[in-house]
Amino acid sequence: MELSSKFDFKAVEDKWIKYWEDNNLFHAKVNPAKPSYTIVIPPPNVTGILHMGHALNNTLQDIIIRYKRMNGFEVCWMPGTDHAGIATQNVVEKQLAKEGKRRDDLGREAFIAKLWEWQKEYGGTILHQLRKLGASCDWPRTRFTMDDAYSEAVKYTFVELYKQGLIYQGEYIINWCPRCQTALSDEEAEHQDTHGNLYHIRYPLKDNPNEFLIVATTRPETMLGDTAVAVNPKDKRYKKLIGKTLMLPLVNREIPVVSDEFVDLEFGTGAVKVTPAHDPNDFQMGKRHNLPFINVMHPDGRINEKGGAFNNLDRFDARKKIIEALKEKDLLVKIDQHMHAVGHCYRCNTVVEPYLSKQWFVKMQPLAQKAIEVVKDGRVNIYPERWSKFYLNWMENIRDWCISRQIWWGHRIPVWYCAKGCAPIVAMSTPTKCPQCNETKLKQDPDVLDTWFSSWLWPFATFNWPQKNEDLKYFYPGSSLFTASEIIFFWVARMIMAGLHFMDDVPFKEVYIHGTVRDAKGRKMSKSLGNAIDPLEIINEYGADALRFSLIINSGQDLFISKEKFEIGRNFANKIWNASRLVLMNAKDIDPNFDLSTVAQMKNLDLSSRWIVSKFYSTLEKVGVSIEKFRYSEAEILVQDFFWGNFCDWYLEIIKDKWNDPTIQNITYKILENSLKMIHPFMPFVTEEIWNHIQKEKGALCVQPWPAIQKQLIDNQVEGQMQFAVIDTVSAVRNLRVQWNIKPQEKLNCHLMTKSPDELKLLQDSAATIKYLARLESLAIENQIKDIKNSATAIVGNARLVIPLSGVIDLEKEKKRILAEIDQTKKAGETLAARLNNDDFVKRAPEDVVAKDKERLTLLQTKIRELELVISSLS
RNA sequence: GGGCGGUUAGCUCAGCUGGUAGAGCAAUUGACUUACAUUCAAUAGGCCGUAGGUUCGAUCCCUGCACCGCCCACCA
Repeated sequence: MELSSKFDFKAVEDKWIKYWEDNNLFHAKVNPAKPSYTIVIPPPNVTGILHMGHALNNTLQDIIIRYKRMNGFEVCWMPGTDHAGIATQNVVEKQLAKEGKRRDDLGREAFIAKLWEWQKEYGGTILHQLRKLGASCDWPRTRFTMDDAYSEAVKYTFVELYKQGLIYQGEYIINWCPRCQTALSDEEAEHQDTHGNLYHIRYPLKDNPNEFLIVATTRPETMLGDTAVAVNPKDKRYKKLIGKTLMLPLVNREIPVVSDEFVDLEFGTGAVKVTPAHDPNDFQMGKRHNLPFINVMHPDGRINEKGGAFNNLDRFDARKKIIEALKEKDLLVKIDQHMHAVGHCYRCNTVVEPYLSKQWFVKMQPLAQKAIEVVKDGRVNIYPERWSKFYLNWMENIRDWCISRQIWWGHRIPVWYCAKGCAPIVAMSTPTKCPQCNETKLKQDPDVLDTWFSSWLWPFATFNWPQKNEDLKYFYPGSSLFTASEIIFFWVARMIMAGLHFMDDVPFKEVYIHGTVRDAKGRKMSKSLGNAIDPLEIINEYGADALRFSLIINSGQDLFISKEKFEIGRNFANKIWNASRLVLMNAKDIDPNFDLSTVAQMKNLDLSSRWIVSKFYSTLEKVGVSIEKFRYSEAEILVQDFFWGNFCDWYLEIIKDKWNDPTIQNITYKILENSLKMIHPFMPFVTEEIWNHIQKEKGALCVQPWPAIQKQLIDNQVEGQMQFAVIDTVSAVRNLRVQWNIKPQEKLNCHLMTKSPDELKLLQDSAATIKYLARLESLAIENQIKDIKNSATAIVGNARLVIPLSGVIDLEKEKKRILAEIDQTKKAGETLAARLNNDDFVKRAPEDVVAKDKERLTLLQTKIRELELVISSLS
């Protein structure tokens, strides 16, 4: 069957996506006869739209998934999506806003119904986009973090941890987003360097209103809630003031001066206003000194009634007004420019307010202990290795995790409060009465859980944990995990902790951290910058294979991507297609039982065929190693180098005149077949399509066995000979042709001088390999010598090609070139000789190094002699 | 402020056990060649950031410095 003249990726991609899925080729079942290989996808947000980061992340996973599938593993790649609390709620709130409504207008239930509606309609988008990429996920298993079973698992986790004393409720300063009106975890508050001011304010002494203590602050509006001023006990300037009382300006409240080690003598004035309800450090100090906690803000960031004259002002308006008021009273000393890191909401970029509120927390230290051990002892390996240091550093300084969120979309906290104020009831199902007082009026906690509180169960909750079942037993623990460095703490670390705590085993053995996709200028790709390249657009324009191949070949560390970079993949796919066309056109006598290993016994097989077989297997071996070591770009370079650089550019050209030989046909066909297997994990569509033309009866390529490595067929000597003989020969001849400006139509009459018949054979073989020259001048090598005096010599290894000169040669130019080459060669020889004359070197360097050097020196010397011969024949 | 990574051809990067450097793209030159112009061939281009050290020998190991980037962090 012949292939069409162009590879039309648009025509084949959807066909294979459908075929693979319809035939359930990616679905894994418990199979004790086979080892399992499991990866859980980092679940994208349901609101997500495929971006380059997803494309990279999922291609990496798909490569190893397809590779392992072909290598006889029962492969499960668990797909799914994450309900992404705040993000999803934002999307729907925006929709409502267009209708002029707010969520409160709908009420909780109606709003959540709207969210589900949205989820059902658009939630599958990103999974369909992943299919376009060729992702071979176990689609029937697709999970969503708010599926019923999954939600049960989340609830169970909460209840269990509560029972174990690892979940508690407490009043703490948390990161509060006044726009989203919810708590954020420490990781969700992103610190950005911001230009701010450091305001120096006078706080008068109660006893003597003309005496002041000057404090410095960046957030003057919080002074409304000040309950002390702190100085360092070692600070001589303020020693006498400790214990005195100040009058808080504008508010006229009495506040004490306390001493605290925390205060930095160098910073600002050395005196700190203490606002325990609005700053994490002040909160700690407040606790230490038993200060009152005065919350002066509404949840939306407006000043509340405690702020007196500033009641109802937005926090930033209040700041301005307060400064004005202070100026009026001459209490503002100065305003310094000040750069500092300010927390911003990772979702909406609003400045986060440290805010005192009652939240639920998970005690992390007890969970972290084991998770530190497993990375230290290698039960979990993180690649590249440096990330494990990063991980350990964070884990060793871990802080408790605030898991409650004041939003509606998510897993409702399974806690009920008795109207009579008994202890909270934590339960799997809605209680009917309070177990303490039998009160029936119970109210569920209005908050939901942090999204990550469900994601950290992903590696086992997706297999229906906490139910005990065969799937869970077979597929857990997983094999590897692929993700970006940004979510090591959000997700990876917490999965390891959850896995160890609930499953008593690590969730995966290897973690591969890949780089971030950036634009050509090194900026992160983002919608707001407008620099994002849409993977779907690339798929549409260049094909999914091109997208995959190009992304991965650029993926060492961070990737700098521009549109042209995808040409490399497109061109390679095209090359594979056309080479396959050529083979299919010519290889007609195919023996289905032909075995490549028989070439070892073939006595008369040409060098080039032995070479390509050897080259294939040595490449195959290296590709396997590279994939296993997560060196994907290296694997792709190997594959491309073999297929394009060796198979197409050399082998297919060499055998052009030998297609009538059935052995050659079979070898070529077999190499193509095996190459398709080898390339398939990287470029599934083009390879599957070609496979369908050549080996349809064996079934889909994606479930074919990976070719076995035939070590006995890897022959370094053959590879060396080929390189030496062929490549050198050809380039030498071509070189001369170009240098001498000989038209292709003119025949080159060459004479070959060799030392042995074997060598002659070798060179004749290789001479026939010269691509276009070969066809134009295939006779040249065998021709008789005519007149050596009017010939020039091409150096071919240690033989010489003597080529007659024609009238068009620029002798002077050629002479110059050769003289320069002699010069260069001599120089190289001298340095080498000097080294070999160095006694120290000879004594201390390893023997083989010395031997190699000697060999190289001899080669250089021969080369010089040969070049001089050319020169003499030129003159 | 702390930690980490980078600095190799004009550009993007390889170079995994130390032996005078590789690829792709771009450039220049040549080729319509019956699988492919998304092609083929050739050329040119590098004191491997800087200063020291270890070594017979350093792009590679050690130290300092410079520049770029990332992450973490409660100095108000």
